Amino acid sequence: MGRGKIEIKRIENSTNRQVTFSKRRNGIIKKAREISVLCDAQVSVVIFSSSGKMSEYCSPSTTLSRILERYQHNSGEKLWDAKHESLSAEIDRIKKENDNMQIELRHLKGEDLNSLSPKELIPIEDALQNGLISVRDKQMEFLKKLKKNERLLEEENKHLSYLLHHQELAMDANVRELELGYPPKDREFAPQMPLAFHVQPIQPNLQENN
Amino acid sequence: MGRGKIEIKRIENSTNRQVTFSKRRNGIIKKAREISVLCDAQVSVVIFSSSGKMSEYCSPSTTLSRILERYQHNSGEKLWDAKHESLSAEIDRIKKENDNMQIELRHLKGEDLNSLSPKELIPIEDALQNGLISVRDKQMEFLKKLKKNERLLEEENKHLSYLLHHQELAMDANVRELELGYPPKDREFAPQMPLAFHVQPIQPNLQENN
DNA sequence: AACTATTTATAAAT
DNA sequence: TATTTATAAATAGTT
Repeated sequence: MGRGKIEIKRIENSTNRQVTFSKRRNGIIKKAREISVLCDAQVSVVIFSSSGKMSEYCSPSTTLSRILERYQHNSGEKLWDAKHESLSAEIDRIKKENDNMQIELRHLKGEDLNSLSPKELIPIEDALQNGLISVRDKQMEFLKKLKKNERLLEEENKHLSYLLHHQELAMDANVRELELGYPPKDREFAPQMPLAFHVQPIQPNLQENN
Repeated sequence: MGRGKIEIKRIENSTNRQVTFSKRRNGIIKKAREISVLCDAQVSVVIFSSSGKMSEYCSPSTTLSRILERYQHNSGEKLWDAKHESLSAEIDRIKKENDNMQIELRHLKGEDLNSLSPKELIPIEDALQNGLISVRDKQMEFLKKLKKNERLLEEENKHLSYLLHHQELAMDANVRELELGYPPKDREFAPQMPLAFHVQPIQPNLQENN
C-alpha cells in the first residue's frame, strides 16, 4: 500500500526507517483502538522503536496490569513470577536463619532444653560461661572507670575548696578595706564581685554515660 | 476499507462482530510483525476477544517479559511492583528481626559489649546466669538418670549372674547324670540345651539416648 | 509534513 | 467458517 510494493525486511535507510516506523506505529495503534471499539476487545500494544522511544496503547476498559494478569492466567507463562520466586526464596532463606537463631537464643536462655542430649548441652554451657565472663569483665571495667572518676572528682573538690577558701579570705580583706577607707556609692554591686573569678572545673568533660 | 465505510462503534450483530474481530486481529498482528522487521522495533500485542479468547504477538528479538521490564522502566508505572513491594517489605521486616536476634546473640556470647552501658549489662548478666542454671539443672537431671540406670544395670547384672550360676549347676548335674546312666546316641545336641533357658533382661528397653 | 499512486486491509456478499 | 470482491484505509515514495 504505497507507491510501490516493499519487501518485508529491515529498511536500511535510517531516515526512511524512522519515517515508516512513525507511520506504521500510528497505524497499529489506530487499528488497536478500532478493534477495541468495534469488537469489544481488550487490547494492549507496547512498541519500542529501534531508537528506544516507547509507544503504548491499552483499551480504555482495562489496564495493562489487568491484561497481563489475564495473560499469565491464560498462557500459564511467567512474566514476573520469576522475580517473585527469587524474592520468596530469599524470604525462606532468611526465615530459616531466623529460626536457627531463635533456637540458639532459646537454648542460651535455658528454654527448650529437653530436645537436647547431654553432649549438646556442653557447648551451650561453655558459651554461657564465656558470655558471663565477658559481661563481668566489662562490668569490672566500668567499675574501675567509676572509681577513677570518683578519685578525680575528689581531687577536684579539694582544689575547688582550696580556691573557695582563698576567695573568702580575699573577700574579707576587701570588705575590711572598703569599710576602713572608701565607703562606696552603690553597695549593690559588691556581692557580685566574687563571681568574676569564673572558676572552671579541672575535668570539664568528665561524665558518666548512663 | 471494505464494501462500505463503517462507523467506529461497537458492532451490535454478534456474528459480524466475531468475524470482524478475527480479520482485524490478524491484520494487527501482521502489522506488528511487519513493523518489527521493517523498522527493527520491539512490539508486543496482547488481545482478548469479547468472548475471552487470547491472541498474542511479540517481536522475535525479545520476550514479553523483557518488553514489560522496559515498559516499567520507561513509564515508571507499576505493573507488578505492588506484589514485589509486599514481598520486599516482608524481607525487610524479617531482616530486622534477624539483626535484632543477631545482636542479642552476640551480647549473650560476650561480643560487642562496648556499645552497652552498665545498666544494659545487667539483664544480659541475669539472662546468662538463668541460662547457666537451667543448663546445669538439665545436666544434673541427666546425671541422675544415668546413676539410676547404673543402679538398675547393676541389679540386673546381679540377677543374671545368679541365673547363670544356677544354670551351670543344673548343667553339671545333667552331665553327670548322662555319664552315669544313658550314654546318648547323639552328643551334638547337648551343648545347645543351655540356650533353651532364654534369659531375658529385666529392663529390655532401658537405654541411654546419646 | 503533505500529497498521491498504489498496495493492503477488510466489509459485505457468497 | 472460508473465499471472493468491491471498496476503504494505509502507506511508500515523492514533493
